[in-house]
Amino acid sequence: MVTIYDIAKQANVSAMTVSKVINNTGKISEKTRQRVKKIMEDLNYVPNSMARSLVLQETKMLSLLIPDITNPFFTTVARGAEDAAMRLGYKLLFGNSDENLTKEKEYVDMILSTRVDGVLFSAASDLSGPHLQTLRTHRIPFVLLDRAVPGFDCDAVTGDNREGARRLVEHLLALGHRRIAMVNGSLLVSTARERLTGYKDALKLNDIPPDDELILEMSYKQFADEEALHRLLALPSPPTAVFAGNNFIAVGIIRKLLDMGISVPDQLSVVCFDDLGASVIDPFFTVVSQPAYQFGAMGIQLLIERIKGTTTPEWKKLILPSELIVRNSSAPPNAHAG
Amino acid sequence: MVTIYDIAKQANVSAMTVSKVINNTGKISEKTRQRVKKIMEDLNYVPNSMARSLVLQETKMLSLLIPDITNPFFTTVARGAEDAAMRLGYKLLFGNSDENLTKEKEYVDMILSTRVDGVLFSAASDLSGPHLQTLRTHRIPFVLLDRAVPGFDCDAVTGDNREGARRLVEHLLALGHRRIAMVNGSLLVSTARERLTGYKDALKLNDIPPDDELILEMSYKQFADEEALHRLLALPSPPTAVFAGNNFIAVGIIRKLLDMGISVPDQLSVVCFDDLGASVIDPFFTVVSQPAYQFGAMGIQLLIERIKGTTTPEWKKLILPSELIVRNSSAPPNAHAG
DNA sequence: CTGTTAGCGCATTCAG
DNA sequence: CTGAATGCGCTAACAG
Repeated sequence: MVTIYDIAKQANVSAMTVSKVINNTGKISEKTRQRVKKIMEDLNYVPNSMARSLVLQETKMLSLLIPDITNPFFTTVARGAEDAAMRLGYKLLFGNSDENLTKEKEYVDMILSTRVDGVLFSAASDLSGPHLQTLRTHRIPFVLLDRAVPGFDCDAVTGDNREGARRLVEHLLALGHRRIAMVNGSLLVSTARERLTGYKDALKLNDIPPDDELILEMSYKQFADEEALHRLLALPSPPTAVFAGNNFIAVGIIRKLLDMGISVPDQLSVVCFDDLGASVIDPFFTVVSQPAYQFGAMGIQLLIERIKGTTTPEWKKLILPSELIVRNSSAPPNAHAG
Repeated sequence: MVTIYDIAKQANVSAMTVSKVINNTGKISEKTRQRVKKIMEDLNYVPNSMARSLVLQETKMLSLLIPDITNPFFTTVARGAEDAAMRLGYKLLFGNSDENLTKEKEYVDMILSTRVDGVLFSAASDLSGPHLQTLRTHRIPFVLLDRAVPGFDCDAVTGDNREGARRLVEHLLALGHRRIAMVNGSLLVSTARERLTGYKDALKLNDIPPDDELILEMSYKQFADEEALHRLLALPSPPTAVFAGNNFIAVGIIRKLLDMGISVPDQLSVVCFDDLGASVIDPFFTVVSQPAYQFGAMGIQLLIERIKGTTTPEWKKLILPSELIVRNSSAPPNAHAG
């Protein structure tokens, strides 16, 4: 392995001079600078960032922890984070917690020992609190992404879940729906709670009493519980529309409905939070779309500002607006059947 | 920052003893071991992996370089790689080259300075050769993933592109198609060339002369060239089926066809390589599906074997079989129209 | 069983 | 403008 000493020897200078050439610090005569640079190229020298980190006490690495790398929302977040990090001179260490607290803990341990400069953290759930506490104990700056964690005041980039959900449900109400079900992610996740609140807001604004039988708590990762769907549709007064807590839940529901021979939106409207990504043939779902790329990019920016201390001490709370996109999965109740 | 010296002082032992407790090396009395462990916990000690890497000359980090993180094929590869790496005690540094040589070079430089122990490399194109040469010069083990690079003999995990393409086209031929177009990725990518060869194999086996007018070279990233599609369909003897080089090309084509009011498979069959991932509502495409998760998992395994030297010196070439899945995007020509 | 010495590759003092 | 000394946190090799 080529070190600054190898170069120093060849160039008849001290290692220190080489270091200064590399970092453009101090004053070096143009002549020796060129000579050193030439030798660095000839020897294929590459600085050892480990050694550098050790003395500088910074790694120029950030960690991005997301709950589901297969979800296009988080994939796009990752793209945004990656681009921003690279642009600002940082490397990105990805972690995928799989919505799983144990896996998340393993990543937190890894983050600690890797001495990353900061973490962009999308929590598996409210129970991630101790993991955040660990980061804080070790003085590792972090920015929460997408999901808040109760009891933790810190920098955060989130969406306007409550507002978005309200708008989505009001869209259904405007179409004439009155029996609107919500199939949600785990209520241990802040976004799920906020979306539920938005759902109730919309109902209340229209003087419709919420009906607990219409509210299902499942998981953001998938929707597999066919039986629950059956029960929902077999109610004495069944829903005419379903608000899915996220994109994957919506896909799961639609698949089941197809199996059951129920057509959307003719017999049932289905809307959801978050778009489905680039591999969708025919954008079909009426959704509230969030600026996923911006989530990642702004998160990294905030994080780096915090690391460098180029921001005020108060925690920054960035709320990125979502957008209602009406497509073909929603229609007036009994549009065709009635 | 808590170091082994802090612990050593508190425990009235030398730093060396602490190090031995951490690594379970050497002989330490149970009593002092317990005492040291207790203090490590009390002080929230976490080993500094940078310092460790510096002396051990290994980072326990691997790099995964993929060309498109938004493509579900590579997302699934990433999942497989991540799981395998974590299981075997390695961290994974992701990089997304975006099918872009410049970005790829930046990542290679980063990889070099980070001193990762190895790289799982899915090349942007044949022109990635110099980047591989750089890795080799610096003695960083790598395994090629999905895409071969001409002139480079090395470990590799790839698919059976030629066979898969042949089977896919033979499926169309069996349905009665004779005019089959191929819309491919860049021929600078090995998989695109192999798939083209497989396409020609199938035609030849059925005594159909290939027609250059039916073969389009585009990009794996998307299919946006509406005009090319128009020209294709406006040929004196237009195709009755299209073989798309990958999933994204297929999606792009279908979207355009929808816009043009052409229905699939009634008026035109469309098949492709690689599945579309978890966010697809109604699995529609007839595809050749590759075991993406296995690509990542096997790639990491091979890489680690190479790093540890627990494999024979010859380069390992792993070819993972693909599977033809017939769904609803392919049908006999003029199934409904005729 | 435990401690001492030395060095991984680099950058920050502070002298010349 | 350039260099010598020192230490970042850790471990391999050896000495007690």
